[in-house]
Amino acid sequence: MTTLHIVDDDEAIRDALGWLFQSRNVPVSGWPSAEAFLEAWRPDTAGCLLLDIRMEGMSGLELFDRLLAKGCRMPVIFLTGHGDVPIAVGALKKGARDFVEKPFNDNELVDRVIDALAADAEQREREAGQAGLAARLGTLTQRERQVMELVVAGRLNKVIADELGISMRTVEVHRSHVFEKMRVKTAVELARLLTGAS
Amino acid sequence: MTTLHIVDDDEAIRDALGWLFQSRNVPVSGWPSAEAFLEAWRPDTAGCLLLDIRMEGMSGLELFDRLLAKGCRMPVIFLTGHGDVPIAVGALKKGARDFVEKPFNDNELVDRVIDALAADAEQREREAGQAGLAARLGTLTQRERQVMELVVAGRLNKVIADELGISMRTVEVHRSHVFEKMRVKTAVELARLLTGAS
DNA sequence: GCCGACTCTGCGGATATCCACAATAGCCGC
DNA sequence: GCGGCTATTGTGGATATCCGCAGAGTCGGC
Repeated sequence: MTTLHIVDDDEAIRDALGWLFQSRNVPVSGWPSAEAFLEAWRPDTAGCLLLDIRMEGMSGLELFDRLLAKGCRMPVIFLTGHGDVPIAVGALKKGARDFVEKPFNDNELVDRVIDALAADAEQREREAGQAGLAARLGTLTQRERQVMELVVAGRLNKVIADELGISMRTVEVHRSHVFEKMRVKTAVELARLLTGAS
Repeated sequence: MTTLHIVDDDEAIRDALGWLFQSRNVPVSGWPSAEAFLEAWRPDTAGCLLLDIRMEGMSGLELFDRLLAKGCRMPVIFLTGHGDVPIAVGALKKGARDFVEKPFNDNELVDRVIDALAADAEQREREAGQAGLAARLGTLTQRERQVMELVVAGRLNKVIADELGISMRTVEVHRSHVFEKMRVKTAVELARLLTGAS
């Protein structure tokens, strides 16, 4: 299981949460400030975030914004003692996964964190697939990409040849290169790859 | 533009909101209770919902639940004077579009309602397309559907013939019937239709 | 200047797909 | 029982796709 990152400037709370989660076999890493986590964050940082709102220095909300700007898509659960409806609504509408007020129910929080960790793992798996796809797309030449787009659009080779002003034979060559590079055997498989089908 | 449905048991508020929205050219219909709206709701009821939480009889939250259970996908904006973080969080996580506390900013609320109405219109358009697709799928026979699935999976006719234990010729016949009924000319177009591509 | 890529093209043959014509058979409703 | 729908299969020919073999022109790097 991947890690739960706890960001809270109160060491006592970090420790208490650390205890709680470790006792449930959830790996934890603690951060004393938003700045510290923001600094350490990398695009491949996995897991989920448990974020206190009110902290010395950068607030949890601002950290969330900065992470979003950096392209972070990790699930974020806010934890706060002084909840406020507009803040909660704003956070959720920006994509936070949850917003929990202290005092919280231990079991409930653990469940939500576990769900979030699972969601993150699932999403990373999907993205890994997409990355492989993107890498293969990157090996295509311009012409191959053009031909591929027309193939996926359902055009026949002769039509593609017409539209690109080249011979059918050339289209066939590019087409077969595309199939080879994308590791598919038929146009339908290619279309499914690109339109993101199961 | 489609209608904003206001559900609030306080006639004064309904009137005030009605005034506000009508002055911005947003068509409004008012409902004095959750029960009244639930009764009148039909799957083709369009627009968006502005829902008071605390009301005599059924609460706004319960109305939301009942509507969800009935398959209602209209955008819902909650309006409440006595906000509460867990309630707001719960409503948003169930799919409410927004959760606004009184007193609210008129312009902001109008903007959010207009956005919601636009989102509803867009979604209905998408669903209309899906409905046409579903209707065409419904005209297919069992065999045709089986063949279609294998075609969309990228199998060649000979392989399909093998898997279904029938002759290639028969597969070709079913295949062309599928193309005709689904109004496409190639397997790729069919795949794009079913996997929901642009 | 040579080598490697990308692009382009032609020929010919093996496969696959598309289609019209033609026919058999079971099932269901009128 | 007849007509219509579904499913099945065949023949034969027009198109389309797949692929190996062969060659040629451009461009950029070593």
